[in-house]
Amino acid sequence: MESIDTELAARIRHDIVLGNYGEEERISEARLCDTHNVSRTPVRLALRMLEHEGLIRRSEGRGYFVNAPKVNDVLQAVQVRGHLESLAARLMAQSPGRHNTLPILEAAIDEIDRLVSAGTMNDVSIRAMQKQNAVFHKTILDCCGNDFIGFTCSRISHMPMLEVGAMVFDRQVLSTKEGKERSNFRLQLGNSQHKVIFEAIQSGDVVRAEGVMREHSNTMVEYIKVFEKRNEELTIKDLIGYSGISVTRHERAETAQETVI
Amino acid sequence: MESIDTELAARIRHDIVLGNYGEEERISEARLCDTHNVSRTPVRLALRMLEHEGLIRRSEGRGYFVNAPKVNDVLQAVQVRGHLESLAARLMAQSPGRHNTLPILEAAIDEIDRLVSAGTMNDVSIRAMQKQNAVFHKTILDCCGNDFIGFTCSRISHMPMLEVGAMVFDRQVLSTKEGKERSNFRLQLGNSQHKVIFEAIQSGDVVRAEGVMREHSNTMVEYIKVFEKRNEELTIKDLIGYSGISVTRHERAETAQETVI
DNA sequence: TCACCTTATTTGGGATCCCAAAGTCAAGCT
DNA sequence: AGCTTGACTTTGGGATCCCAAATAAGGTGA
Repeated sequence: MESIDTELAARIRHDIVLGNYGEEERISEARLCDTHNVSRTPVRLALRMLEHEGLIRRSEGRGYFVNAPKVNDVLQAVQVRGHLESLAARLMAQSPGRHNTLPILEAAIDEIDRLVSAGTMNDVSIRAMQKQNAVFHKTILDCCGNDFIGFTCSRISHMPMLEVGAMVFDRQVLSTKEGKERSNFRLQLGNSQHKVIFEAIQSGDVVRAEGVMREHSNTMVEYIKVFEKRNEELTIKDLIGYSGISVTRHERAETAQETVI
Repeated sequence: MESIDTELAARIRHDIVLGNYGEEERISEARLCDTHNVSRTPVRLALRMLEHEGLIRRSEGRGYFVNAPKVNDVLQAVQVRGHLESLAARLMAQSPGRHNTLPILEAAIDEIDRLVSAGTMNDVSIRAMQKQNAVFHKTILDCCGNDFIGFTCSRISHMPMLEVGAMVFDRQVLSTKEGKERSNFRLQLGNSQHKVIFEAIQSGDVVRAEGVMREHSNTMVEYIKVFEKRNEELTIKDLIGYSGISVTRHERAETAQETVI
């Protein structure tokens, strides 16, 4: 378990993203102290953290104000993350030592293929796919030769759907049979992009690796935009972000909690 | 003036980057307290900030350790920043409202041209050029339509040479007449890239805008690599980062301090 | 009645205190 | 002599206290 302030920051962040605080609401240290039963020290550390992330802003002399992110912010962030991933793909495609890690990518692709073919779009299988998806994307970030890319990505993933390898679903879409089929198709399409990326990296086709990865990331942007078009007042709350880190090299037990947001 | 912890963080950061702490050195709260004559509260806030930036790491239960950045880290960061800027250039090139801000870019280009033509490579003129350079780059970030790009860039500029629009020089190169001429030529070349970027954005040539901006950023990478080749054990200390923010829309007085690092 | 000044209260920043955990050193036992 | 175990010390996390600044409210004078 992390220290109190980290966990506290996560809770407040969760509340802000979920919209429990209302736009522009004032947020006071004292309030947080007694709602979460902690002292002011960890509260201040947590608030500093959130300020750094842009989720709250500290007014010159007087208190903190919520800066609730909108769907558009998520879109922008996903675009940035995708662009960084495309750089990673390009660098990995021109890295001489890439062949050692290619099997990891291949295994992830195969596993997703297997899960998609099964067609059981339940929570367990989706989480399994998400895990493999995260493996695929994280591996590219880790093995591209520029550690700063992964570092930057980790700094900007304040929300579950911004984590590398996260998958986003509409909250309602998974409840209907037709929606499940559509989602399944989407995943199938995504994995075929994975295959192209894999081949481009393997053969050292830097341009293609970068381009397809960009397109791959753009898919999520387009997907969310479709929601936006269908539902005028879409909020972040309406999206389900399947995230959950895993496969750290410390081999810690899978902390893939459900981050429904 | 910012609050104490921010300023304290800047000082510690400065020390770390300058190499005053030695690789892997332990760093204690108490020590910092009496060397900087402050209490532990701001020290802890500052250390948290630096930990977040990756300049120190917090060992599980025991103290902080310095994570001094190497030249290679700077190279990686510059590459990331450049890649983000290339995205911004592309987005701006396809933004319909870009024509309103084009004059700003043009003015910056002209001013740099004027300064380069004068050929006086003294501290004042270099700083003036740096300022216009920052204007150019910041304008693109601000007007590309994706605010998250600029946000991300601001989050990763822990060091002076990582700030948007910063210019880097070798510490010795500016001391000789021949070095000054070479630097002047480099700036001239850079500004001609500015012109190409400007024209690409103006005409809506998204591919060219992105490509040239990437190349433009890559110039700094190559420049530093030349140093590295010439001087085997190059440290960050050997680089001069001309930075200094300005032109915020709050129109605060130019805080362009010399950040020789 | 309105404006301005004064006072009281809210709020955040900084300092100090306390405590638990981990590292260190030394002494005693095998 | 080497290993183990105990106490001591160092260090960081959390809680509480104090203070300055700013806002808000109330009262007084024009």
